[in-house]
Amino acid sequence: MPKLDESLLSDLPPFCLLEKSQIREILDRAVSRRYEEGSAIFREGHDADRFYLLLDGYLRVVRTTPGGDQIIVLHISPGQLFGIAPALQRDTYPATSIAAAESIALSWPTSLWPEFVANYPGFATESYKTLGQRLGQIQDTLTEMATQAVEKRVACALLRLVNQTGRKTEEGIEIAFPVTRHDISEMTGTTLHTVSRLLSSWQKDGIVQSTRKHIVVTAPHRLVVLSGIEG
DNA sequence: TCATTAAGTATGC
DNA sequence: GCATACTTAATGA
Repeated sequence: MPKLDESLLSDLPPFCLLEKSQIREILDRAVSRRYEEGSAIFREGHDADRFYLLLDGYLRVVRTTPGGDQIIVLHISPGQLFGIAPALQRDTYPATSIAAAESIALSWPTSLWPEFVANYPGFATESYKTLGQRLGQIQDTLTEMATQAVEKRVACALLRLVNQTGRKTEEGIEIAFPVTRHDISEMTGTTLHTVSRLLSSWQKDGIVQSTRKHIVVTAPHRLVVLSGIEG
């Protein structure tokens, strides 16, 4: 395996306060691995033997209901830690992580977590900050699911994807990884048919443009109106 | 308002 | 040509 470059970590929040030598230390103990689109990095309920940092690509974090269908809890973007069960005092992963596009991640044995927290300034606070942000986002979508109509939920979900992973193009902002209507239905607690109908009608209205697994939001401001958020 | 059923077209390996 | 993605209409809770 080629030696990893220090610049991979030096600008990321959990590591930005560290000395070069410390980053070297961290990288030398990391395992780097590539994941194909659709493959699982780890699965819900399995022993949390490693924690991870996403270098490139996108992940979806899913939980399976007793009935057997999946819920997409959130997405992970490059630069984010994930699988940090040790921070939650857990010895199993609370959810499954799937590569939404071809992805590359670093990982370390969970046994190193206490050492990272103790030795590397800023690592602990940044980790808990991202955990807090994720919890907040999950709570937002939860209350949204309970109170808002389907159209607003789908609009919000699209906006969230655009804000977290959007890339600007001539036509608008495109979601940076493959998303199906089925995926969106799993994010919003509806059916793929309803999502398909909504996207079709939004396309007719010039708000989005979509082809198979690919969505561009051409009029984000109108989607914001549809999402019904105040302000 | 929305899920379900069903029956179709389009797309890509 | 097959599986997967997507569309659309009809029906009914």
